[in-house]
Amino acid sequence: MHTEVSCDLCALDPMCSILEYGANEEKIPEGVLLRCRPVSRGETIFRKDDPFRSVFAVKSGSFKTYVPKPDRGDQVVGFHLVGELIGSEGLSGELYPFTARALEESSVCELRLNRLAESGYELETIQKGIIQLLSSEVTFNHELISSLVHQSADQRIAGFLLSLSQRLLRHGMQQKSIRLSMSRSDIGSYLGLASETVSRILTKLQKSGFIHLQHKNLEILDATALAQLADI
Amino acid sequence: MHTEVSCDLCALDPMCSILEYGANEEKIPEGVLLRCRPVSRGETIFRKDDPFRSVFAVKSGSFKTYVPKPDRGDQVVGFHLVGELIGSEGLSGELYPFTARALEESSVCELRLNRLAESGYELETIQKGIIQLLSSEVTFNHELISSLVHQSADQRIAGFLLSLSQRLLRHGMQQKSIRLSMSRSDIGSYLGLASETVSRILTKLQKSGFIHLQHKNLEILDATALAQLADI
DNA sequence: CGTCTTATTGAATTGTCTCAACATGCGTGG
DNA sequence: CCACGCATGTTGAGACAATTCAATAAGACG
Repeated sequence: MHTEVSCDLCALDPMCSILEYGANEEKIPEGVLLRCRPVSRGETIFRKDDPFRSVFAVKSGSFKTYVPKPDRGDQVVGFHLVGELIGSEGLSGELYPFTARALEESSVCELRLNRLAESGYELETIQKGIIQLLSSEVTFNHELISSLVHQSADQRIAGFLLSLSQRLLRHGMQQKSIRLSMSRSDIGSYLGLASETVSRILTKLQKSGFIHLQHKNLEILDATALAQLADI
Repeated sequence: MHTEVSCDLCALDPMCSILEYGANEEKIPEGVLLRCRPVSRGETIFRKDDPFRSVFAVKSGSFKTYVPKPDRGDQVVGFHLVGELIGSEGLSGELYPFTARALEESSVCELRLNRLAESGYELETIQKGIIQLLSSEVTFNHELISSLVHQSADQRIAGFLLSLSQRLLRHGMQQKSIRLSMSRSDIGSYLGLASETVSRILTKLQKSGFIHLQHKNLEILDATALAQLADI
């Protein structure tokens, strides 16, 4: 098992704080917050069109979310690292709009939002938390859109690697070597590139001395150079 | 001045309904909902990094939202048609993340959310409306991301035209001929294409008999063919 | 240890961009 | 109201980036 994110650095923390989890554990109704369920590699925590129940926080490991496409390969819509949320998009509708699958041995906390509503908690407080979650989702997607569409393959990969590193850092996972748990095809699908292109560019970045890559272990050697690549 | 959207088909309607606007007009605090301000072509209703105050609904005409880029051309991030909202992305932060500019003679309703908070209205009810707005924003962006990145230029244009038509239809603007109020460059910037490519593909679609285009007047002749193009 | 999946690398093809010339429409001022 | 000038749109040719197809290499997993 990999390192867990500490609670105060987890994206679910605002909600947990609202629930005063920890301080007054007895106040939380039974079965609203489920802590640290292990999920094995390849397992799904929900599938597309399952009825929406919970928002999950990645406690350790990582996940991909994707829309299954029977004919062409699945379409990856996001990666979820340690400390990040999965499923907040389901808030908008009745159903999960995609499938979430563990990329490695992982563990999650589960917040059962449907139970929360009937739990006697102040609706106003809960809503404030939800607005918070949705807001950051909107912001993130917005940046993604305006960047992805206009960037070359090099820029997308550089930006992707930086974003991984920054997101891990934000949640306290500061490590020289990042584990690239997703496949080249997954990255390609997410960034709108062929998996061969991903491969080619990764080796190119390595030859340029910006990164060091061995198997699935990534080390960012020159973040400045990557940033320069991604921005222009 | 063009046709106005009727209130019950406007995206702001959920909020207006919550405020019981119309029924009990006197209940709404002064200056919270401003109705139908005219906006002339080229005018902005807010600019990037202005402090967030209001969400706007397009009552007539159309707008583009964009991030000004001094060096390269501005980056268009959205078009807002009759009946749609502008500025809900500002909810997530303190500032508007982009500029909103009228593409033609238009008019807007303005909902001053900051005043609303101090207005004595039940916070719970207001929050419910906000969650509604944010949710649909998230859903829309999500579909946009997963489609745009993987599509060819033809597909993007076809999808774009269909989306315009569907969005106008949704808000009661059913007309055989759609007014393409934005420039080819704007479309290109939004879809991540060169303006020349947009032009070329539009004439191609016309030669194929899928659309009829003259100046800025668009008529969709074969929506089925367009949809088939966009999906594959 | 062998098989099956995943990754890398090469060569040819396709699509989109860039640069450039030309056409058209629009708004302005005479 | 017309004519002019500038912005916007169209079209063509060459360059380049990314894809596809294909063959090989390397890991992962049972």
